[in-house]
Amino acid sequence: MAAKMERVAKPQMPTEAAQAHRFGKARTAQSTALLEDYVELISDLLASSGEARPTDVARRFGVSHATAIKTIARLKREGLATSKPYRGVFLTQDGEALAERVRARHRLVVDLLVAIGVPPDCAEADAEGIEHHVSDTALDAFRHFLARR
Amino acid sequence: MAAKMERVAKPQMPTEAAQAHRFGKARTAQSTALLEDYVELISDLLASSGEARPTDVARRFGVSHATAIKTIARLKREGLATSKPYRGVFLTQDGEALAERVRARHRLVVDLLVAIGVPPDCAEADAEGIEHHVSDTALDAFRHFLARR
DNA sequence: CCTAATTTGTAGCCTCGTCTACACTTTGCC
DNA sequence: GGCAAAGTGTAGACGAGGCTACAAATTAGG
Repeated sequence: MAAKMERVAKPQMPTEAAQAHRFGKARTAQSTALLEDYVELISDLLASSGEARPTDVARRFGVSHATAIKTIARLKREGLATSKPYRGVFLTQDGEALAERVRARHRLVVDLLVAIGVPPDCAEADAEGIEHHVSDTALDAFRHFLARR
Repeated sequence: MAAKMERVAKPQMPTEAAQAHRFGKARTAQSTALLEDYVELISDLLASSGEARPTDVARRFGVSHATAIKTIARLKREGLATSKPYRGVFLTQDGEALAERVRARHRLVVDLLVAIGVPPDCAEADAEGIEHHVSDTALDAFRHFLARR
């Protein structure tokens, strides 16, 4: 009934296809977000203490160690990490590269938020969720903006 | 073994508790993000065409109608929407209020991104993912920043 | 060096968000 | 008025990400 009467009002609504595509992107980003966080944390632990144990990872994320171990298994499946039983976790080259990218992006997002006027604590907390959804194009804009002040 | 040698390097790493809390927040936000998106879209459809059918919602999100219907069921469970079989979906007062809040936040985020220098298309797309992770505090900062130019 | 605490791993269960496949209304049209 | 198309709903499967509980390995301390 309403299917036939198109473009009758609210022309500012995006097209079906465009909107579906946007949401699809956001959904995908969400699925890789956790992996990115894990890789970044493992890299940090490795750098600061020389080892990354599942229990430490679990505590940092505030999840049970079982959950951490399962996610680490997924990291291994995706070729981002390696580990041998009872011997801690390490990152592959891909994993390290991803960690570095994620870390840089995180810093950029925090810096931008702070430059905008968001309190540092809040910037750090919000960045944790935001960073996974910022495209490279937007990141470039952030860089430009920060350079221009 | 490493548990005892704390604070030995990288003092810039946040404390365990603080980090766990941040990640927990991000996880929770993720779980409400979908509901927020649905409520906003339903509100838009209602406003622009007078009705919101599960199929339309599904097409907009780029998911199957079964998925849309299940999520709408969750909306009902949470007291945000109502519907009778074969009769479309409507929002409760709570649902409408949420939609309005979400809509305002979305606009703010897009406006800010554009002000930073992100291309409008990209701003719109990225906002879809970002908006769910921006705290009220940050939102205030965004408002201030936009007013100050 | 042996025992106790810690860490690691496994198994099983739950919810959410996604899908496909099938069944049933409602609507539109001749 | 009846049939085909479109929309709606239900069932069952799957993977991700979470949990608890139990079992096995490692590490630490006396």
